[in-house]
Amino acid sequence: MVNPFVDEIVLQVSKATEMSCGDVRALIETPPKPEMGDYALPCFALSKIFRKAPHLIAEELCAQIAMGDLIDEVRPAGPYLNFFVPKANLVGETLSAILHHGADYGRGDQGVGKTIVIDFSHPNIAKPFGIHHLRSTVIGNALRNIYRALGYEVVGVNHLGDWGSQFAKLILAWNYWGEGELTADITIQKLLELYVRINEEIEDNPKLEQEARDWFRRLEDGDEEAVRMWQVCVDVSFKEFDRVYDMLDIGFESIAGESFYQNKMPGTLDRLRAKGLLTESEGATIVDLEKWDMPPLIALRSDDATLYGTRDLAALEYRWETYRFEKLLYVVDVAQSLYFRQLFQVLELMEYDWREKCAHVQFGRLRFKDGSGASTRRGNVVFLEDVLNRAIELTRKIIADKNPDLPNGEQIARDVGIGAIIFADLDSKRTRDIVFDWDEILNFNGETGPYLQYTHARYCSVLRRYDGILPPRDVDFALLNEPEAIEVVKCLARFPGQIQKAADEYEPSVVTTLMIELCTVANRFYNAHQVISEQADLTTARVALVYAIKTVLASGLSLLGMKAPEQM
RNA sequence: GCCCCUGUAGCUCAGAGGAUAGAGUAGCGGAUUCCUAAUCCGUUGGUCGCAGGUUCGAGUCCUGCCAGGGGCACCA
Repeated sequence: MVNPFVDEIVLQVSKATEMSCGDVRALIETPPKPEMGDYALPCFALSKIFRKAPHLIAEELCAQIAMGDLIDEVRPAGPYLNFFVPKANLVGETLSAILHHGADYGRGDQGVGKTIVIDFSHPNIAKPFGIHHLRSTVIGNALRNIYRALGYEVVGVNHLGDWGSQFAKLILAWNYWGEGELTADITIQKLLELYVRINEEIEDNPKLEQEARDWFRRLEDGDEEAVRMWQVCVDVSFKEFDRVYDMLDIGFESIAGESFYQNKMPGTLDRLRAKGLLTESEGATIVDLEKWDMPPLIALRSDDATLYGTRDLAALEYRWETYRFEKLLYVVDVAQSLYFRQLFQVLELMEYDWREKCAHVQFGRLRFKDGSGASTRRGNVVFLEDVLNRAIELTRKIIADKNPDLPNGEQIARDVGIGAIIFADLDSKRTRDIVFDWDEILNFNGETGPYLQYTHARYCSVLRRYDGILPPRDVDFALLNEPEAIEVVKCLARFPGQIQKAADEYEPSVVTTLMIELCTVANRFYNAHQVISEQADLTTARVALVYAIKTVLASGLSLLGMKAPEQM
């Protein structure tokens, strides 16, 4: 989306300085305070070209700028040249665009005809859906929504951890301690207990490690008993995962776990061999990466069983053949960054020119307040479902307290409680580690998910009182001339650009941050001015602003994967 | 030992190489005859981890160091 005001400034400055429009545009910035101006041109860089002090350039340039519909004042301020745009035009341009496009405001079409594959969530079968799986799930989902808003076809892939030696360990554990046949009525908690116990046992008795490996070998060879027990684990896990995905309202275009690639690995191994990349080392079959200062990628264990790297390579090839993606994003925590460098290096060695389209979108790890990390192996895990339920429970109490007659209160408690959890995760930049703290995640005041939803609901309430939630007509935008209203409009105008930035940086928090800013200025406006009043024209104009705020908030919330209840 | 991520207010975090480093939270003090107080306003609170360097200008870029987290061959 273009900004006509900046275009005009760029054009005029470019003419006066004989610099290219692109160069000028790169210099334009926003002053730190609104009273300084709407846009600014710092003249430091120009002082080199003209061999003159910046403040002199600002003054001289000032005299050459022509006023018009898009610029109504220019003021030199030391080394800066500050531009003021006619507020009525700024307000009119922005609000009519939002009123006209509605939910499509901020969307783009740059991605039309292009596909982006996002690999996210990927919980492990036979383990509970822990709080540590939340990050990949909500970041991946938000990125999917953001890319979709830009016109891309997005394929969300759930690459479930449904193959590997953890099943062998479970089978082993069941054979030691289980009673009778393993059947689908076993709970995920029970499976977790078995998994923790067998891991402890293996630490004390390394001989069991070999037994577990033998079981995995049997599983890969299609051993009937092993496959049957594996299937039970898968079924039990799916029940668990579906419940959590339902709560989060997140689905996938493709659920293809590691087991899906079982029959595709031989082809991958053939191609690796054909390229001369496979070598033997310590009994295992590896791709040597010493030249790049990395440990080798192990393609086959010394007992010829496969590893996750083999499955990921098969998945990469399959995804390229299937989707011809513009980008393939792996939303996986930072601990695996070396692994992804290895994986992508192997793609390069295989001379796949689409290697550059693959990226590891890494995020920081979740830690607990006492300093411990989440470790499923040791049973140190907080269940995501418990976190969601506690947030919902708290929301129920708040609703009972503040708004006991709220229709559909139970659904809203879920929307708000779960939204709070999603927001807490998307709030800070993804590369930071997150410290999990019950007090903090259940605090709904200040910069939180409920704050966004509350603001949205509050404005819906205003609109309902006016004339239903509809865009008003025949608006005189010039009446919106208070500084609080202008600040809101400026914030609304930034929405399209921030969606783009979020996509470019794989960073949903760009959207989160803008939403918070929008609520801050919107609530400030709300507090300072009565929307519905005796003055009909002014009311219509303010309702238009409220409608625009509500529209952009709803869009932003939906990008983040949060619900936007109209009452709460 | 090597590599990656992170160090900004008591705590949680924003900060397009630019103007006096900002929010929330916690503390203190205020605002509801009015559309939702899950809100708003005021106030207290800073050697931007440390030291160099590049630049007219560094929280932002580069180098080194320190601290926290993570990773470094048959787990995923």
